[in-house]
Amino acid sequence: MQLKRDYIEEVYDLVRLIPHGRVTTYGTIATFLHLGSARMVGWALNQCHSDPTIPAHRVVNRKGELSGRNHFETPTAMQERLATEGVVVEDNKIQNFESYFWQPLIELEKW
DNA sequence: ACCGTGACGTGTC
DNA sequence: TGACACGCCACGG
Repeated sequence: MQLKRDYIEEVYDLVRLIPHGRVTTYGTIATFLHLGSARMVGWALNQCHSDPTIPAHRVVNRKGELSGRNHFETPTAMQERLATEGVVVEDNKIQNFESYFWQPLIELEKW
């Protein structure tokens, strides 16, 4: 169990592990890190202020919607980055979301 | 200490 | 399906 004050860095480190062209959700990250609330993931990412080492555009809500797009440099930056990686976004929602979805070995975590 | 505010998610109707 | 309430929890005022 990690110390709570370090959870922001844990979120950042995990987000950095998301492969190019893949995406995951706030809830998935919260569950994996035992944060207890997906809101904390969103809050943590809000603190990174477009840190170029954190691929925050690969984190979306459970429905595959770009709920964080307004927190990027421009409202379209998130979609543009995803498009660059081959992820198709339409009307602020990832198309064929399941095929891009990635999760950090959550089955092993149940051991 | 209390309260409002979220880049959220689940349950219910 | 979609809207809504509610639980969640850190933070700022």
